[in-house]
Amino acid sequence: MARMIAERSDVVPVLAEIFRAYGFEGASLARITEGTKLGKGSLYHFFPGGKEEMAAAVLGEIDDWFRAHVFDPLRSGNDAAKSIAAMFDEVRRYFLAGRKVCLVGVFALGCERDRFAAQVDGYFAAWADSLHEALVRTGRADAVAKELAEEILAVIQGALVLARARNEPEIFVRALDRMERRLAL
Amino acid sequence: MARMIAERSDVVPVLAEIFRAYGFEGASLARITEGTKLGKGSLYHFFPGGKEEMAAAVLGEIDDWFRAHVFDPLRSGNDAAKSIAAMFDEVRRYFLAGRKVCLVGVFALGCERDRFAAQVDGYFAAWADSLHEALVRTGRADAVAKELAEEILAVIQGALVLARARNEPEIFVRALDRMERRLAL
DNA sequence: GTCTATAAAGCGATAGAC
DNA sequence: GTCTATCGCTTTATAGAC
Repeated sequence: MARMIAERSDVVPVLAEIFRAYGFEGASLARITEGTKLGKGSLYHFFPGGKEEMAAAVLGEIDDWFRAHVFDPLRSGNDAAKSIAAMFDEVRRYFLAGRKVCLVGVFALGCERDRFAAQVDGYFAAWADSLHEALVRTGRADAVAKELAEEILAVIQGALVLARARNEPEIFVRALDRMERRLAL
Repeated sequence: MARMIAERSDVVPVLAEIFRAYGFEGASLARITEGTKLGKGSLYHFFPGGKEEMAAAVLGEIDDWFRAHVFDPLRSGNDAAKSIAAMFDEVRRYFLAGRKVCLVGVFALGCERDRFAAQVDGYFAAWADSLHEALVRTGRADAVAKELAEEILAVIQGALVLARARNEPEIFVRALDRMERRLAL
């Protein structure tokens, strides 16, 4: 069998799943080499900074994805209500309807928070701000929109926690549906 | 200085803070001996099962605390609305107004979930059920009360995630206040 | 009940051949 | 770019003296 030549960009999504499943501390190099099917040599070739650089790359890719699929559309869509509905759809799909957990949330709760403070804070800040903007464009007062954006993010994160804790992904779907219905009023 | 003689019950709260701060994997025995000021000999005397038994003991104590201060009052109080208001007060205080994170939530998101599945699920199940009961006693329909209980738990957990992620405990306080106001309507 | 010493395994990271 | 071998350190856990 021909030898596989990997690219850094191929590896990052695999790393994401491993960090998501085991957390930063739990994602040992043994698990990473197993999951990526890459030797330590290759891994350190792509990520000279080791595990920390791997995690940073994953956070960066998550940020890119959300920027492209969630944050930017929220800001630039000309129909704000439609952009918000689209956000809920993207989020539902991204988290596999509650079967996938939020890596940024995992890092936020653990002691990884301190190490990746800027990226963790930046992710939620960008989300809150872009959602806030969109809510204002639906005609809501600035203060109301700000609180609402905060609440929507909290419900999403909390529902992911509950869905995983109770092993019942439907909790996440129900929470999103409820929130969309509340916004429609 | 006289030698300190510890009791298992004195150690558990200290362990709780360490697990909360570092997660299960991150809570090394080195950190635990440092935090508890107990040698490994003493620790393994109290917890022959090692770290796993320590974490189980912490989860057990958290469950006991919530049962006594939150779940039971929710079920037995004769003024349901008052019991729910009391729950919000206890929760606000317990999580130090957003400066303290939920250990069960931390375990739920990490790979610790699988190891402690029963205790993690039991904690949220007991909370959801007792809150559901109390909401029914305020006159709400069963289905409405169930969804509302789920939403309240999600907001609490999500707000804790956001508060820690953004390093802004006020997010948690605002979320609780908002939810209480919504319930009052 | 507490301690120190120690075992055995796993960890992240590096070196160097190919 | 990939691999294997290896270093040095930390990990959990145990043994045995006090």
